[in-house]
Amino acid sequence: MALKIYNTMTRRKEEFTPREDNKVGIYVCGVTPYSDTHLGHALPSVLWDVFRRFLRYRGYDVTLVQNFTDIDDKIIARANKEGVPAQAIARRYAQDYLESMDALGVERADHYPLVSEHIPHIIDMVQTLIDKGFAYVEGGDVYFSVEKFPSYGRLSRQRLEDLVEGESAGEGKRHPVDFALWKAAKPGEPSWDSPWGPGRPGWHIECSAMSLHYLGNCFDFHGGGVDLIFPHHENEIAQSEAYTGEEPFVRYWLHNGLIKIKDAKMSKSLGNFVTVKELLAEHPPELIRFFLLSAHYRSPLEYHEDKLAEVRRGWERLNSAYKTLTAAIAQEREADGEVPSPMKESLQGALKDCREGFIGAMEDDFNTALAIAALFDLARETNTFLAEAQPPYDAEALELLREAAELFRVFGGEILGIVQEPGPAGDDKLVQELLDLVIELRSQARARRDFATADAIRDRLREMGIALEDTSGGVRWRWL
RNA sequence: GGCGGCAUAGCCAAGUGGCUAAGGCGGAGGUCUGCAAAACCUCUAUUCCCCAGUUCGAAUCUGGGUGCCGCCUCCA
Repeated sequence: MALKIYNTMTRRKEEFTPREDNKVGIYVCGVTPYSDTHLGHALPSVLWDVFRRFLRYRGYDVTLVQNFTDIDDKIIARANKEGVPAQAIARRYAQDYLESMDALGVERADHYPLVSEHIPHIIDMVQTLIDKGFAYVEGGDVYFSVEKFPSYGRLSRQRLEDLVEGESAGEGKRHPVDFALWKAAKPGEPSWDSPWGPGRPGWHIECSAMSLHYLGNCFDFHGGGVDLIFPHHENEIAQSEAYTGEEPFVRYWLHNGLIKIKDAKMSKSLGNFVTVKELLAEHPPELIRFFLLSAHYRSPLEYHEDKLAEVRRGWERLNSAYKTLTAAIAQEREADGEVPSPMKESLQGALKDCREGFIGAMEDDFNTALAIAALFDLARETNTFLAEAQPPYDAEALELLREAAELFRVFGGEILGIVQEPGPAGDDKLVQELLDLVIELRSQARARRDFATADAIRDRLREMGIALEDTSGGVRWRWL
């Protein structure tokens, strides 16, 4: 099997081959830190967290870079409003972003470059573009000349002539679509010295400078929301390829769909966003990830207030299947029973289906929705097995159950991050033995029809975060 | 106006030429059970926005229409 990726550049699924050996370089457009981190920011971060974990699982050596655009009009505006330095705003919200992502279980990227720390690289790049004739100086501004780059518009499939209409014919721009690489400083703005006078980088140049710096020419993946295709990524391509003289700047372009609220894009400017921290106050991170991964990454994802409550049941079923399974394994110590072969064969088949289904789904353009379905299928099988097979199990059955638990742990936990690890002391011998004792005493109470005592024990355990279930196969406990 | 995308059950959502149109939620019935909880089983789209066409065969390809979304200004 091979990994297939839908490339925005070609609008087709393509087989993935890394630029170099088994190394994979990924650049994901990060946030402009000027206000609270919302769910729309979380989406690409969670997606790439999952993609990266899956690639690593498949043996790739992954380098992930995600920038902070810490120099920007909105940051400056906010800083002026609050009367603090722009850098303080950027730092505060970058911190908020990282905290939010940590809480969502997003593994840290390898690099989080800041524009403000790469000014020399940017100046270098702009100068080279001028020297090569792709850019020109106008006053203290520097513009990229789109007419000098014949394939401009390839990513977004737009012709230069069609773009002209929407563009503000500009102050000193030779062509309306030309975009700023460097902006002359205005009073009260942070600025840096440059060969063209004091100023700051234009919007798109930072991603080119930093991605090339950390990942080199022609790196593997570039990600971001579909709203970045034009002009941001289009401009990145133009300036990067003009600068390096090599193409492609990026080998596979991936764009995720946007989160919508009532059919409109969730965004700061529309004010219709939920912050990640608000969500985390009410929902476990695994559930939030489950929601974000429940549709294919390229589809738009509708959010509303009850959304997480709606998906919660399914998510709980998946998790409780895993908890029930690990508890059953932990409670099974002798392995001297006998389980009918058909049951074991059926479970074995389910393991194979899950493994192939999950990997196949992920390799088909990171189809997380389908991958999750493979876990649901496994959950049904393990639940059935545990409901029907009478303990004690035999060694072979126990081994199959362990394999199933491993699939939940690796696929659901390590890769997707939607399955929680069972309670704090799942393997603790003392907990195990104490529970055995409590369950035994409760069973005696039930046997003499002292249900008040039996129910009291069950209630107290529940308060402690342990659920007891009286099944036909005996009493089982699991962490809540 | 230009460009790109989407439309599958009550809801969410896979599927992009051919086995019974995945999976989840919700709903109905059932099994288990002292109760509870959990779980399992059965049912819940003769049909994929509409109309033409290509094909032995289409949700899937082509053309047209309708509706919605995104981008063209900052945006994940």
